[in-house]
Amino acid sequence: MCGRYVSVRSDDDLTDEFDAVDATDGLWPEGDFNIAPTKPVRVVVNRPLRDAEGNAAKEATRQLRVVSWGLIPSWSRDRKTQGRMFNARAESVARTNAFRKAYASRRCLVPADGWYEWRRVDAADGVRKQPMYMTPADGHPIAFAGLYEFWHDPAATDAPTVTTCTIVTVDSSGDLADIHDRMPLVLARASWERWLDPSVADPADLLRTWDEADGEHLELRPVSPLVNKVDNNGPELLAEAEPEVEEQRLF
DNA sequence: CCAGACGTTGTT
DNA sequence: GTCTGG
DNA sequence: CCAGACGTTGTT
DNA sequence: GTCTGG
Repeated sequence: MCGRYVSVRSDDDLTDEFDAVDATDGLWPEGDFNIAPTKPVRVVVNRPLRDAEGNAAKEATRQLRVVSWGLIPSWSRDRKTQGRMFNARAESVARTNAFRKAYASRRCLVPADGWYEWRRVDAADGVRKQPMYMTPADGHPIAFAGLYEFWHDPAATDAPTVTTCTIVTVDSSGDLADIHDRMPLVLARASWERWLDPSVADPADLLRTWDEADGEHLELRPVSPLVNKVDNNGPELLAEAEPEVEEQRLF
């Protein structure tokens, strides 16, 4: 799955990489080595720009924007469910009430430098979790398939509209499957445009498991359990660490 | 018809 | 055990 | 995702 | 908003 990731590239790097205009509005001043659900994240959306009077342009434009991680459906009465909507299963995203509309018309890319998974390890004193970091070997940013949604708090009539997002997950494949059974849907560069195309209602062909052959090679490494605490943040979280727990031998 | 859920993960 | 907060 | 709380009354 | 269950 994907419940914690890294995004440390500058806004300029991402607008170059994704051919997008910068609409972050100064809301993303720092990189984040420990992004958790409900925190601000940067996404690339493809929708018409609006002028100062709120008039929408005719053509859609790719925009780098800051939204909140954890999708709140437009009909939610409160935002408490946000913490549980940070992933959407590829297998059901086209049908479920919570995601169907966003999937049909509000898909986005979620740029990342890598992500964390916790590998469960049987140890002498019970089940332990070893944090692992996954990152593309070539150093380019990757793009998770995401969905975004607008929400307005019905209990606060003068509150501004909140934009939230979720990351689509698939069954793990390759080496990733040894770490965890689910992983984010990492879109190959060649798929970015179609995923973002608002005129496409159901890009079902892109909802596939990760195939290393058509994307970047991923490096996997154990990292320190410092990452467990959301308050910890910095490049030291990415450093390779001795596994805390040796895998128990089967015999 | 109205009421209540609407999600994912992990674990068993 | 289960929910909330980050 | 993991960490940390999880309750009430009264008083300040 | 829209679907399912009763």
